[in-house]
Amino acid sequence: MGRSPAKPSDRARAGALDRGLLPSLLGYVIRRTQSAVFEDFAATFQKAGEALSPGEFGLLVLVDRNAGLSQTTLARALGIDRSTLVPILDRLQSRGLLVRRRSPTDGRTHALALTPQGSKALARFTRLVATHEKRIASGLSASEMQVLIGLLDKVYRGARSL
Amino acid sequence: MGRSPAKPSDRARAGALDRGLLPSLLGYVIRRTQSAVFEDFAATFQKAGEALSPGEFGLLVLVDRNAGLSQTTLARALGIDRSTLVPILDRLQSRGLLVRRRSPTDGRTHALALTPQGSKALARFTRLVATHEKRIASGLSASEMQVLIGLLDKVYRGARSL
DNA sequence: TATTGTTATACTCTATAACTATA
DNA sequence: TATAGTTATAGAGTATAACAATA
Repeated sequence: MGRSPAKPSDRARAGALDRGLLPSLLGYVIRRTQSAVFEDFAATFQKAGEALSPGEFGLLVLVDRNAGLSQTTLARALGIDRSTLVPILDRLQSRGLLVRRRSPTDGRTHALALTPQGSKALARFTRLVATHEKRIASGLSASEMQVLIGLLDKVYRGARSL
Repeated sequence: MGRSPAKPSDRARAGALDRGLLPSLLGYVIRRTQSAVFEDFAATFQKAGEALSPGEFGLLVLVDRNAGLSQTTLARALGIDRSTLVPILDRLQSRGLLVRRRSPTDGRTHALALTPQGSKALARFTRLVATHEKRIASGLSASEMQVLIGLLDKVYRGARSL
């Protein structure tokens, strides 16, 4: 006799479960890839002795490129509620990376800005992100990378317009 | 005079913030797309009067295709800790979608299986997922869709092997 | 001893509702 | 009255550590 097909219990033991239709679903494949990319992001920063999430990096870039923006504006750009943003800013502020300044023209709003220390940290973070990006894209040619980003953007715009 | 370039404060008001390098980063584009896809998934189910997360759908497919598997095996396949799985199963079990049976051969493990009601629900869920998938892929040709999934899979495998 | 499922605990991300200061 | 930021609160998702039952 040749090798017999694995029984379900054997497959379960080996971790090679039947995933059915999942690998053909775009939503599933995106989610799984996103998760792996996230893990490499975290590993890259941890190895460098830095602690930052992808969301925090995006936030810092936004504040850097749009200095003086308000919390509500930033929350909208990030796609989160303004109350959700509060503890996130608290943390980054307590790390000395950004400041909330009272706006002189509108006493209700905070003008957000990076501190000098925050700017320097962001430069370091940006180099780490470049390393991370190079690694996750290492299996792709430059043109494949462009195609991938273009197709993802199409899906993004499509899903947004519903 | 022609139209003057928008000042930072105007851009902030209009929500058209400068995102700097972010749109060229694969990690950022994946995350943003994943978020939009997630929202359409939720909206699709809500409109149909069903409540299910993408993760719960994946779990149900795994249990359906690998009936009798244990919680630890399932947790590994989902990439989460076995303790994380407990409240998720509690919820699905309290909804009558699956059962934990004591294994006759190993008193420590639970043999997981869908209930008849769970099987019927999964068939409904699968149709909703098909609708959702068709919609998020509506801007893509069939071949673009295949290319996209293939490239994402390359990134997934690449990021995993680090 | 080792493994399985569970509990206790904690942290992050997310939201809604209500409060305050300001406009 | 409307808006900005904050707080209180709640739920989901994640983890680690420790425990009882079983192997």
